[in-house]
Amino acid sequence: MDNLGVARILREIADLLEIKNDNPFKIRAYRNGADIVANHPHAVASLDATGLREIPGIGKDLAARIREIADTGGAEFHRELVAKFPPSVLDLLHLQGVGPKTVATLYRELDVRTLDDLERAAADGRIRGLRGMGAKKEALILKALEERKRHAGRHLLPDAHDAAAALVAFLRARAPQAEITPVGSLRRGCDTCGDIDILASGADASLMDDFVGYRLVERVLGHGETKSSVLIVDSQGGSQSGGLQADLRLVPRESQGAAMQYFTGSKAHNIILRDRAIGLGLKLNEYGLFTTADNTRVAGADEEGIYRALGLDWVPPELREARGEIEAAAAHALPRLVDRADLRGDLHMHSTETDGKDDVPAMAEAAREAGLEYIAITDHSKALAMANGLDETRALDHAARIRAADHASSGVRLLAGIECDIRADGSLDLADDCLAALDLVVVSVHSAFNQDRQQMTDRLLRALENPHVDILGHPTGRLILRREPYPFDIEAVVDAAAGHGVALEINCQVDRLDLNDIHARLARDRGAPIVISSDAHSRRGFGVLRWGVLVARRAWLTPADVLNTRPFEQFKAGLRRHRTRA
DNA sequence: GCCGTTTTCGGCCCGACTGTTTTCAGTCG
Repeated sequence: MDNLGVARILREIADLLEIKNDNPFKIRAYRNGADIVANHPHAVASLDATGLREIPGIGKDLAARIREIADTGGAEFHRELVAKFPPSVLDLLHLQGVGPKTVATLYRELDVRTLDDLERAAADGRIRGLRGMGAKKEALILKALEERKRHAGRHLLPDAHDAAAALVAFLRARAPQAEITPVGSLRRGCDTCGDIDILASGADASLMDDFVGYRLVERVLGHGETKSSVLIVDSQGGSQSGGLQADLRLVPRESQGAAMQYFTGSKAHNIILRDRAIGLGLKLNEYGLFTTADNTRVAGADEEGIYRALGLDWVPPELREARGEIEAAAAHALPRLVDRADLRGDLHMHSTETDGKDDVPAMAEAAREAGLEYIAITDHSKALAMANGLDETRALDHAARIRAADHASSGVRLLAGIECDIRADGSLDLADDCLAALDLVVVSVHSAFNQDRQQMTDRLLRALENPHVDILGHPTGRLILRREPYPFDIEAVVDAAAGHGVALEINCQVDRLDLNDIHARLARDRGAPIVISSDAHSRRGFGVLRWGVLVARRAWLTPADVLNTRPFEQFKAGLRRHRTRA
């Protein structure tokens, strides 16, 4: 069993213990253990009990539990818990506003075991009769169920990406001579994917049998000569929905480019492209580009050839959304999109001083390995008590240590920053003189999400007025597939940011990607500076930068649009605090 | 359940918000 499989069982134990109302610290130990296992660089199954116990956070019991899972594929303790509560109740836990206590009550009083049970109970008005719950709670649950339905079957891009990468690697091993590549929304870099589309060309028809026989296939939905669909198990633990659909298409080698183009989409992009083809006396489909007159093949082996034959530059997949890319390709005016390799800095991350897992030197070292030249350590401010947020005294002490580490460090330059909370009224969580004494200030909303649109807009505008603010972190507060952005006037905030020279962040956390592509493009168009930051909470946290870069690419951003592509001194000069007012 | 001892027991991030209470429980971050 791989680490994710072990972690999944440990996490389920933690969830079930929570519903059982067990010792909260025991729950935390299991949850922490699950995180440790999931992020461990080596397969924990290959370690013996002694080796496991050397990992901080893994003690006698967890080591034994992990060995048991690795050896037998399960754990007796886990089975005992599942006997008390059916595993389907864990789905209820993922609903917004439904926690372990509510799940336990619903199960005990109303025998609610599944989401369907819950929906019936809520619709029948049976929930409001329970002790501690009322009509509002019932409405809240119905709303959460409705939201979940809207998101059902969709997956975070990185989850789909990982599943696709494993599947593609498997297929390539089976058909080394073939060209096998992910297409669809995955290739376009959309922040969520409904399914995984994979294209193979130059492969033997037997590849289809290999595909449906893949070890993670849960169910075969269709199995043909050129197209098959399967449901694969979600190795991430199925946070939103059970399985992930994967489609494999097989095309002849000479159609590779046409099929790549066709199956990458988007639908809207393809429609414009086919329309353009018609105008040129051509016909475009997944097999190639042909003349209408006598069906002569004009292009199809590669994508570039198709775009060229249509009088267009090749369009990067991230831009294929019918947002002006075809006009730009015709005018040879497509932007040179920002690349991961363009990033020189990262301006948002946490250390052990608050809720990070690694200390400042470890983060600096990891940043260097990730190819970065400078970073800002931006731990939380005191409002985030649960993260052990910093007050003014601790923030300044921490800053002094960061600066000392900067002088001692080899290569990576360190900025002493803060991620300061924006309070409900738009004031900041730390005093101005403290903020002024730091090198960089990110401000973010972490509380009071349900203010109305006007309140939230005023709150953000007031925060941006503070002259010590350099960056607005995860500006819309969305959690992909879980929480909508808080309501506010984004245009007013973007314009204010542009006016004050405050940079807007593309936060790279996989469930944030906030700003999104549309808003990042808006920000650039209105003249607001943009940064791409990891919000890393451990030394392994820099890998997510690639997802933020994808968002930036989908937003048409060039390196010049992104502040942290600049060399260190030039970057600093671009920060609001070092700008000279025009 | 883990950890670190002042070693085998006690501490482990806690405040804001909401909806249900009538002084608080549950959820979230």
